[in-house]
Amino acid sequence: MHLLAGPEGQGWGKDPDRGLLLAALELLAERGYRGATTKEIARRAGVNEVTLFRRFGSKEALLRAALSHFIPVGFLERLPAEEAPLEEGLRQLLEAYLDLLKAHQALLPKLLAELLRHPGLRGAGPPEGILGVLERAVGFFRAQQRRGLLRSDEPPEEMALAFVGPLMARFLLGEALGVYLPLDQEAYLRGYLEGRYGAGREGQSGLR
Amino acid sequence: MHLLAGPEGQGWGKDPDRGLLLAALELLAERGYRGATTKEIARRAGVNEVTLFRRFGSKEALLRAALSHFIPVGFLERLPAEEAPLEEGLRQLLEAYLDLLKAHQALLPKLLAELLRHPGLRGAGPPEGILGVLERAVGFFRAQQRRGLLRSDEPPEEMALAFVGPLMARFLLGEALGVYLPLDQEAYLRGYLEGRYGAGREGQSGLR
DNA sequence: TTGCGCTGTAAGTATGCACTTACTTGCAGG
DNA sequence: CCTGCAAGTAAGTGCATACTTACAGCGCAA
Repeated sequence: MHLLAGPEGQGWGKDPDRGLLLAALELLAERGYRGATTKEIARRAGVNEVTLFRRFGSKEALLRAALSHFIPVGFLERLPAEEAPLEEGLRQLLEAYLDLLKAHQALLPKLLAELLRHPGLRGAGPPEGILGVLERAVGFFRAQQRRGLLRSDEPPEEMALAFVGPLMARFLLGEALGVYLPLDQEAYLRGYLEGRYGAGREGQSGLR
Repeated sequence: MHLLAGPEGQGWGKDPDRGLLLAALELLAERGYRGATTKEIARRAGVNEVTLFRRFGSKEALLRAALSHFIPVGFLERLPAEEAPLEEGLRQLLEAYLDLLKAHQALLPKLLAELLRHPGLRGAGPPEGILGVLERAVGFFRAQQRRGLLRSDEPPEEMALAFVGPLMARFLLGEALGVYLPLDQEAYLRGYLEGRYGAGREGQSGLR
């Protein structure tokens, strides 16, 4: 998986720009806002430091631009199609998410941290980044609802949050506190669909 | 709600220490690791900068100590008792969590960001901080399982994550991306307990 | 060839910061 | 009063870093 949409799509083409954006993203992820020095970004992009300032004006502007174009390329394609059968779709979603975490284990927590720290970083840019991915996921749940496979008395965003939320919480627990919980994927799917009421209900499961 | 356990409990009593820890925590939250300068921390604590170094050795050590003692005082008491009836307990948990977010709206995302950014900050210290709170919450779910009110084929940590996870995801969505989703508390509880299978099941709900 | 736009090179500026050193002051206990 | 420890004061060191300035080279179009 790469990190930037493109390579020539979005109109911010040109070579040195792209190299700088990519290098900025990598370094931001590796070392944080402070640690991503302009000198090092330029070096990694194979470009002179002065060029960085000439093209983006400031470090802040460069990083903002980089974040607004960030998207794990290839992730979108792994999301389930809206017409996918419910359980198969959920499994795909779960696996895509876990693979994403594995592939960008180092980057994601740092990127998240920077987003939390510098609210200014999130503006500016097409919503085709992370928000686009979220939209796609929500679309899947909406379609499943329309087909009557999921309860219809909750907004699809809620359905999506209920599925992804515990995974994100796990992620945070690990990255922020160093506490790692094992994950049983089948049990996770079962728990999501069947709820938490009552004693163990083996055999009643719609899953295998 | 305050920020540090104490005031004289844990053995790290003394006045200047406590003032420094508190100031460090506040500034860390307000301005991040980099922005929390030793000079400013000392000033806010009403103490000379040199004293900071004499007592903690380095900025890093001070911040680590501060984080390890951090706990939103008063939050613990709001968590449901293990014997609380299931739905009432869940409601308490939900409200305590929402109140916590409201009370520390500015601090929490910054603290989280710093934890993600500086993994070194999390070590060292008694688990009476945030982890203690988590333990308490998990204890509630475990007790409910033992009483047969929750399914028993999932570890209680899983039950807790399934409840808190979507809330945390909401929180992140808001803080990191600026996307805020409304929350219907009753629907949330229902969704948690009953799962997502099937069309709308009004009337079947165990909740009013 | 001339001129223009873009990039590179070299050097430098200004600033902020963690951390240190050397000395003084205040206070508590014997 | 004397001693000793903890805190304050003042000044400074060394370093990293964002950003600037001045100048030179290169390719391309008219």
